Amino acid sequence: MTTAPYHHGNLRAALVEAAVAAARESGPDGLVVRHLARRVGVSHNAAYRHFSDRDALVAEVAEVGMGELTTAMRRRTDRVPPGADPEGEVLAARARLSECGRGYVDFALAEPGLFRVLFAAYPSPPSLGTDGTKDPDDPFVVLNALLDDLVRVGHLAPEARPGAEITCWSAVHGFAVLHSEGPLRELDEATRSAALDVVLETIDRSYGATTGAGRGAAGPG
Amino acid sequence: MTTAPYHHGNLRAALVEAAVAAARESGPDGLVVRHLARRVGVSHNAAYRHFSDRDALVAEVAEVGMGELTTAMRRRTDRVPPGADPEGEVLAARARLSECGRGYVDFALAEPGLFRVLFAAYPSPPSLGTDGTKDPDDPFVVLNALLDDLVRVGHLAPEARPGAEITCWSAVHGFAVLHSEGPLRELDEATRSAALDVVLETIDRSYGATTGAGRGAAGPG
DNA sequence: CAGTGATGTTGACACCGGCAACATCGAGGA
DNA sequence: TCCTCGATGTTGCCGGTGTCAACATCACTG
Repeated sequence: MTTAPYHHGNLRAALVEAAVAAARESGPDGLVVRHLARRVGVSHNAAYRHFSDRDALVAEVAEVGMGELTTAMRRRTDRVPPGADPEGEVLAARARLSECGRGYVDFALAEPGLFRVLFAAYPSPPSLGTDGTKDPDDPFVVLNALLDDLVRVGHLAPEARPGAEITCWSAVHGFAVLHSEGPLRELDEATRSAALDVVLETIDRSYGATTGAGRGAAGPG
Repeated sequence: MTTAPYHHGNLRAALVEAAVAAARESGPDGLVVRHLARRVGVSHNAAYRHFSDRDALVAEVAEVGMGELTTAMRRRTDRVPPGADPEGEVLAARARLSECGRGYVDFALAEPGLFRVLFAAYPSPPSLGTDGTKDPDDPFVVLNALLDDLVRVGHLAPEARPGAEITCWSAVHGFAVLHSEGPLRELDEATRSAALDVVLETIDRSYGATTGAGRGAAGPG
């Protein structure tokens, strides 16, 4: 029985791991520095040798969560096979956008704690346009690429492209927030799934109709 | 100069008022029982004669916020004049839905603190269908009424009605969250306003196309 | 082998939510 | 009129938390 060495040897990583686990279990409120320290077998305050602040630790967890969210989205979109003919490409691009949204919501429901931490420390997306260095771990980048594709295959009118990323993100994010820990948290699985279908179909249908039709009532009054 | 009396006389109301003010300034984190007590000129712990818990006080603030949110929405929708002919009624109903969303977002941006407190303690909406006792202070009730109207005037197909309330709420709530204190918080006013237009137009356009058209890619894969 | 910087520990402080015991005061019955 | 009693407010305290400061340990480097 070797007595525990004075130095941990890998404290920073161990703390992050414990923090991620705690975030999964209890969200931001579960990220208690002293608890994590004890969980890792180290005295309180040791964490401050590796993180200036509790916030710094939270940010680290958020980054891990961001990666997982992006992965969840990509896993979904990558499963859509490419279309054979032009019409198939359109269907594929539309399906990819929907799957992307489903991945987002699935993650939020499967990992509500991480999801909350994530958005407590989400940085301003660097590129709201299409340029700038694209962080491949940023969900926003993934979404933008899918929407560009939707224009390329001719489903979404180029005039309707600006702002589409915010529309999609808003719809899916709102759905996720309302259902994961918000006022709709008690809906049963079937109802929730059907509601998400409606959200995604609503967007898809709208983008299929971007030929200068619906205008008039939506402008500022 | 009369010395302050031992009993406050109206402590509960004063505390709620101070709490609402604090929530406006700093959100949920600003709701510190001891600060509120001092602010009202009373010692800490006096609050516990009127609220069992800090959470009880937060819930009270949330209720005030809920009322203000509903008011903000109604103020907007009420400004849309009724349509003269059937076609005008359609335009009016569509405009009312958009104005409702704008009111929601405006409130979230004007009162980010209250907005956050509100959704930290938002109860599960009692009636997800159309029946049940309708709390006139519940924004969800307002939204449902507008959507029913949209069906009545023939803009939204009855088959597309189920789930529409969740779609609209999701889109607008997500937009509000992302912009009020989320990753899009730094967007300038003009960009933000244009983006909201896009969101509302996207929904309006989709509802105008609910004639059995767009289907195929959005179903579960 | 001394020493030095990185890492971990101990102890303290301020702050917060909440409990318990005590103080004050107004209203209503003797 | 007086006196009790319940509602309201106060003081003091406890446990938990983030964070700072001073000290301890250890691995490496000259």
